[in-house]
Formats: sequence, structure tokens, C-alpha cells
Amino acid sequence: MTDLAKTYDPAAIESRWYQEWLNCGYFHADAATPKAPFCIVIPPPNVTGSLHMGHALTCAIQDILVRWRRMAAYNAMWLPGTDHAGIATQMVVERDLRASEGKSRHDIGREEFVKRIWSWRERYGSRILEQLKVMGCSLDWERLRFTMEPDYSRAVVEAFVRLHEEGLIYRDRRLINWCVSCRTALSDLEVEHDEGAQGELWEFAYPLADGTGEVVVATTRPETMLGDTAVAVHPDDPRHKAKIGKMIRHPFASRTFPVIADPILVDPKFGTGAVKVTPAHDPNDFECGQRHKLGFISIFDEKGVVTAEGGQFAGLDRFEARKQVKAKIKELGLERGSKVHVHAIGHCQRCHTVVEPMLSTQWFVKMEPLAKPAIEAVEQGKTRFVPESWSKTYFHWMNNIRDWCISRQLWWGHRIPAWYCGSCAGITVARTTPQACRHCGGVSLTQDEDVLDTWFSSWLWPFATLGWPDETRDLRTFYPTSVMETGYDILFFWVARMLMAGLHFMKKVPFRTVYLHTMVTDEKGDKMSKVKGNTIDPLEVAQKHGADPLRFALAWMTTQAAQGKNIKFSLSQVEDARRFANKIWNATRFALMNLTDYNADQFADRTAEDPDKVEFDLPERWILSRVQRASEETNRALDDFKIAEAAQGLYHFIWNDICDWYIEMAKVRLQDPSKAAERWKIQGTLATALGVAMRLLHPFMPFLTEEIWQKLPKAEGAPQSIMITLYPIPDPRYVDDASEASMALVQKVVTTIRMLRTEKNVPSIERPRVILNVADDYKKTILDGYRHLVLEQARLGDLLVRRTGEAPAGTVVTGLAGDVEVILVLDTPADSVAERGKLDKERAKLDKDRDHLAQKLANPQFLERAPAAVLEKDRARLAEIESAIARLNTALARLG
RNA sequence: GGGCGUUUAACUCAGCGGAAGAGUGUCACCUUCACACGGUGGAAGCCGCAGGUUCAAAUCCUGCAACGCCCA
Repeated sequence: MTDLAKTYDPAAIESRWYQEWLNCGYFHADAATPKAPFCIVIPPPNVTGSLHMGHALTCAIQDILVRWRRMAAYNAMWLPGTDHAGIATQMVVERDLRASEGKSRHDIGREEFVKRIWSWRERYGSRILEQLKVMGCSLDWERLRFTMEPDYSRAVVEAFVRLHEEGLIYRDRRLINWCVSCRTALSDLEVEHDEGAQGELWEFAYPLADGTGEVVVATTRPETMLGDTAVAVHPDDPRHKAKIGKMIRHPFASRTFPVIADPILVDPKFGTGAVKVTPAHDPNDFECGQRHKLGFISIFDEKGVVTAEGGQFAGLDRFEARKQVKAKIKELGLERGSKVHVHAIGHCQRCHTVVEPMLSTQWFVKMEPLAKPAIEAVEQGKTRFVPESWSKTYFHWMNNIRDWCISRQLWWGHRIPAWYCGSCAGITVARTTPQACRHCGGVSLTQDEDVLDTWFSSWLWPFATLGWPDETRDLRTFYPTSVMETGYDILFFWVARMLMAGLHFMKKVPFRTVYLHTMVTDEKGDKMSKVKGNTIDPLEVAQKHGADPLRFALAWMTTQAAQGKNIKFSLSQVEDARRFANKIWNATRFALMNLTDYNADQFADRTAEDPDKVEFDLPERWILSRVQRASEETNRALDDFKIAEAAQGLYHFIWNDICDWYIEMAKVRLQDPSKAAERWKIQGTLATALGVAMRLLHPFMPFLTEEIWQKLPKAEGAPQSIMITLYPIPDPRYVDDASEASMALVQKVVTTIRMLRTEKNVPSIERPRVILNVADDYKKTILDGYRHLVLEQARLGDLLVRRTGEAPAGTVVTGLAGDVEVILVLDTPADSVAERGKLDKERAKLDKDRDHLAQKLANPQFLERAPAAVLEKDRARLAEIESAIARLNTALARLG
């Protein structure tokens, strides 16, 4: 007997292997080995994060790729790490501080607050890393990195200083996105536009200063009229042409401003054709203001509260200001109307507060010069996207790229390495704290209070983690990395920027392939969110069903899905994967029960030289050939990043080929004393097929396959772990087309007999007689030769294979396996009407197929233009159909 | 407004020029000594609609419809 439990229990096996692998150092890559490198740097999860289904997906895919390449003799290295997630982390610790001590970060000061974040990170920051271990991720922990650690910070400063020296980083007063809740500037990408928000398009009149009338403007933001410095109309608009150049008297502020003509800003078909211009609070108005040299009046402070510029409305929150401005305008009799208006409003990605466009002095990266080489690199195929269609999205964004606002008004992050001079107001940018002002030599220097956007550190990830700016061994060995695997949602945030940074600082692309996966949603296709309560915790799933089934389920769903499509995750798929694991578990139990007297070394010796000399029986030749196909197909699928195809192919190979057919055929012969001389061949084949299957499956289900592989008998000198075995590649000596064809015929005949049995309710215990009328000598040879297989698998008492002949007296039912006529002899009377009906139906179908094919083959154009292989195939098909029809006619005639 | 993409069995999705596929579900039968987290077999599709290209179209092209995503 075996020591395997009757049922697969993931908890029992998943707990022990990870530590074992770690102890053996299998995850660590030596940069000095001569093997070809294969490197993935993990998309660093937020240090505040906890593993969600998106992480589970991405790490499952990456671990599959890395484990596969490692077994395929690459020097595989998967680098782990986290990023400091500026805003998110600061918010978490701030909330903590308020809850525990009732203090704000300002109460305790910057230095103390940053200290608190570090200690918070010490306590909770490694949580997500531990969770990756539960998933079985084969990460090289000796290379763990964090974006805020000293070495990494040095890289960030270096990048900033170099870009500044090159004139690619500049400081400017421009309109930026401001979050009044986070109190920081944001980049364009950090602003989310929710489609189709219902708003109001409100109309009011600006009176002309000369008293000759008014201009009616339409706006979604009435409160910004406090900062208006012009009204724009289209130069060709007959409604407004006469007013161009006239002045408007502001109803509240004691100032006047002009009506200007601006064909860029104004769409005469929209609203009233006249647009109020607030250059300090709208991006389009800002540009208009620059074109026309208008005034820029900032009416909000950093909290979104109206400033003194707002006169009587000063001190009001922006939304309250809107109400009161509207009321006041109405009171003055200037309100002109209101319409429902659908438009997109920008929200802060982090806190979802409505973003306020504000005039502010910030640091920017000039993107166009960086984008150009990154566009060319993808055009030239130096980096390719999988699925390929993402390159279009990439090009579109890169060709319309805008400068990147990188300064953030936070305390947690890389402080901007710029110092302001107290004497001359000059700016000194330096790698280390400067002693004196570069411009005037003054010593009264103050460092910029702001920190850098977190993405400004993570765009350096593929090389900063490997030691840049130093020229380290790791950098030489592993850069460019092989694959960047991540979600398409950070294509612009991260992937595109890494390409730019990599090319700029390293002069080489950061990765050869970008594999973008889709988002995981719940089974209805809704985004998982804590607010909605539809999240599924991967750790709970792993605990309940196993990390292996979870990984396999995710792999099964990882098709190269199109844009706009999601992975709809449901637990039932994990349960399916668990059943698969249980199937494997039990196939192994069967094998071990029958391998107690098996000698793996002997099998290895006898097959080493020439498998043909072993004279395997058909089931062995067949399954060993199928093993080669499975190896070939799995390697090819993984090579093409077709994760689902690889997983599904292995599922079918193991379940259908090994379990349904091979084990069933092995069973009888293993118990047959007359086959004792053959026993070792069957045992060796069973152990081989299972062993190869486990190695092929290992990247997908690392724990289960290790457990099983350890239990299978192995020849002496086998590696200590499945992790360090070679990934199977097809061995041409075992590829056997003839055996696969023979087996296919046997399977088809067996299936047809089983169908007839089911149809006539022949109990499984009964052993009826079957006669096969076959169309040619080839088939007769095969079916006669392997009659024992048909007898066993179809549970027959007797089998007669012949070219032709009369049916025996008594009741028979007929079926067709291709053009093999299958006659099942019954000892009970059968319903001849039903039998005739069935055969008639079958013949009608065959007649239709024959007519269709015959017509096709009679078409001279088809004969002339179709390739020879297609013609041959169709002719063979027609011949078989005609032969089958002849068989059916005989059977029908027999029925009278 | 601009772009990308999807529409195939009840559900989820492969296939993307040469006989319509998988998993789940469903129906019938089966506790056969690896597994009922199982076995055997069945039913189930105008491959969104309309044109076109081709000897041949689910697959390529055009238009239409519905849905999804991204950018502004």
C-alpha cells in the first residue's frame, strides 16, 4: 500500500515545501554563472498593500514563467521588492496617528512623522512579501529591494540630477492638478475621469461696461467667475462679432475685462457661443490666457477655499461658493438658464476628491525627448508587447505625451535634491547637500520641501534594483531584463516610463517583452472593491482550496484577452482546479500501489540506449509518444505566452490521456500474471509518464508536483527537488505517429461499443459479443492485433474482426466507428423500429456530407487552385464516408 | 469628440482562411478493488446582422447594431 491519503489535502503539503526550497537556495541566481539569463523584476506592490486577486494573478503568471525558464536551464532570477507608495502610505500612517493619538502629522512634525512611517513599515511592510511566499513565488529574496532604501534613493537622486543637468527637468509656474484633500499636486495620469457624470450647464449674463447690452455665458463651474479675466467668442460668430473688444464689468469685483476672439477655445455650436475665461483654474482657459496675455487670478487656496481675490465670497469652500455665487447672480437678475449636461469630472486617483486645476510652481520632466527613443525602440521590435495590440495604445499615448509633474507636497518620499539660496534666490541641484550656492556662493541654503512622485522612483526599477548607477555584476548579467509582466492599467504610469528611463540612462531597453494581463473582476464582471464588498481574498482561497488550485485556475483563465475584457473570477474555477489536483493525487496513489516492486534504475538502463529494443506494447508506445507531444506543446505555448493554452493542454494530457486511457489500459495488464514479463515496462512507462507530467506541470502547481515527484520512484542520482530537474523537451525517439494512429482507431471503436452498450442498457457486468466489419486490411491488422485492448476497455466477452460477413442470427445493434461497422450481439430482443430510425438518421447525415464533398471535388476550380494536401484530405474523407454508407446499407438491409 | 477592442453551445471562453472546440452546467446510466473532488455515454451552435473578396470565410475586407475599455 501507499502512504498517500485517499484525498488530496493542499494544506498538508503546501506548508512545508517553501521553506525547504529556500533552505536549498533554489530561488537564488548567481550572476556569474555562464547560463543564459532570464530575469523578471516584480512590479513592486505598495508597501502598505495586502495581497489581492490582481497580485495573485500577476505573481502566478510570473512564477510560471520563471520556474519554467529555471528548469529549462536558464539562469532565472525573479527580483522581489516593494515601493514606498507616497500618498497611500502617508495616508495610512496619518489615519493611524489620528486614531491612536488624535494628532495630525503637522502636530508631530516632519521628522517625527517620517520616523513613524519607517516604524510602521518595519511592522507591517513585509506582510505582502510573506503572502507572496504562500503563493509559492520563487523570488530571489537575497535581492529584495525597496524604493526608499539608501541605495535606491541614491539612484533616484542621480536620475534627477542628471536629467536636470541635461535640461530635461525644470521648475515652472503652470496649471497643475491639485488635490485639495491630499494637498498635493498630481500628474495628469493620477487624475481619473469618470465618464458621463450628470452636471449642470448654467447660464448667466455679463453686462457690457458701456451699457450696450450683455454677453451670456454657459458654465459648469459658476464659482470660477470670481477669477474670470475675459469672455471669449468665436471670431466668425455673427451673434457676438460686434462685441469683440468691448469691456465687461464684473458684477462683484471692481474690475473690467475684455471680450476676446479665440477660435481655438470657442466652439460656436456649444452653449451660447460665448465662454467665460478663468486662466488660473482651467487648462484650456490657461492656454487662452497665455495666447491673449490675460490676467491669472487664483481664487482658491490649497484647501479649495476661496481666497481674498473672491471678495465677499472669501473663506467659502469651493462648492459652497458655487451655491452662493449662483444665488447672488440670480439676485442681481443675471441668471439666464440651466441645462442638464453630461461631462467628465477629474477626481484624485487616491481619495476621489474632485481635482482642482491650480496655478502652482512645480518640478516637471520634459517628456518629448525621452519619448522619441522609446517609440523607436518598440517600432524596431527591441521591445515587443504581448498581446501585440497594446503597442498601438502605447504609440498613441507616447506621440501625444505631455510633461510630467513630479513634485508632490508630501513628507514621505524622495526629497527633491534642490536647494534655494537665501541671498540670490538661485537654485542649486546636487547629489549631496551643497555647502554653498552655485550661483552666488551664499551659504544660506534651504532644501526644497517637496518629494518626488513615487513613479519617479519606480520608473528606474529595472536597473536601480540591479545596482545602478554603479556598474554592478548584476546589472551586466540581468539588464535588459527578459519580461515585464504587469496589468495593462499601468501601461502609461509605469511601463512606458520605464522604457523611457531605461533607454535614457542605460541606453538599452529595460525589457525584451512586455506581457500585459487583464484585470480580475468578480464573476459578473464588476471590479472587485472593498466598498462593494465583492472582493475575494486570495489568501482565504489558498487556505481553503490550496495555492496550487488557485494558481492553476488563474493560469487557466489567462488567455491573451483583448482590450476591454476582464478575467471573470469565480470560485467554481478554483474548485475545478482542485478536482484536477485530486485526480492527479489519486492517479499517483494508483501508480504507487503498483510500483512497490518496481526498479527505476533497471528501467533506466534498459531504455537508455534504444527504446525500440524494449519492444513496448501499444499503450506504452502510445502514451510515451503523447508525452512528447505534451512536452512540445507546453513549451511552445509558454514560449508564446499562451498561459491558458499550456494549462489546458496539460489538463487534457493528464486527465484524458494518462488517467482515462493509459491507466485504464495498465490496470488489467498489471494484474495479469501472464504478463509478468511485461510488468516492468508498464511500471516504467507509468512512472515516466507521471514524472514528466509533474515536471511539465510544476511551474503551474509547484507544491503538489513537488510532493508527488518526491514520492515517485526515481533512478539513482535524480535531483533532490523537482525544481531543479530539467523541463521536459520532446525526445524524438519516442515520437510514434503509427502508434498514435492505431490507438486512435482502438479508442474510436471502444467508444462506439460503449455507446451501443449505453443505448441498449447493457449492464456493465455483462460481457457481450461484438463483431467488427472493417473496410481494409490495415484496420483489420490493427484491430485484430490489439483485440485484447478492445475486449478489456469495452468490457466484451468475445470479439470477431473480419473484412465482411453476415450478421449472426438473433438480435444485433449496429454502430459506425468511422467506416468500421460495429455489431453488438444481444441476447434480448431489440426494438427494430428504433434501430432503423437511428441508422436512417445517420445515413441521412452521411449522405449530406458525401454530396457536399462530392460536389466540392467536382468543381474544376477547386481541383485547380486548392493545395494538394487539402485535395488529398477531402478525397480520403469522401472514400471513408462512402465506405461507411455501404456498411450502413448492409445493416439497414439486415433489418429488412 | 478621438482611438482600441469584443459579439462562437445555457454560462465562461479558445479557435482567426481549408470537416464548429474546451471547461462548467445539463440529461441518462454506473458505488467496476486510484479517485463519487469519480466513471461511461448523450443532447446542445443561421460562430451579432447585411454585403463583398476567395475554389473555400467563424476566420480577410466594408457597412450596421449592441456592449466594453482608453485618451481628451
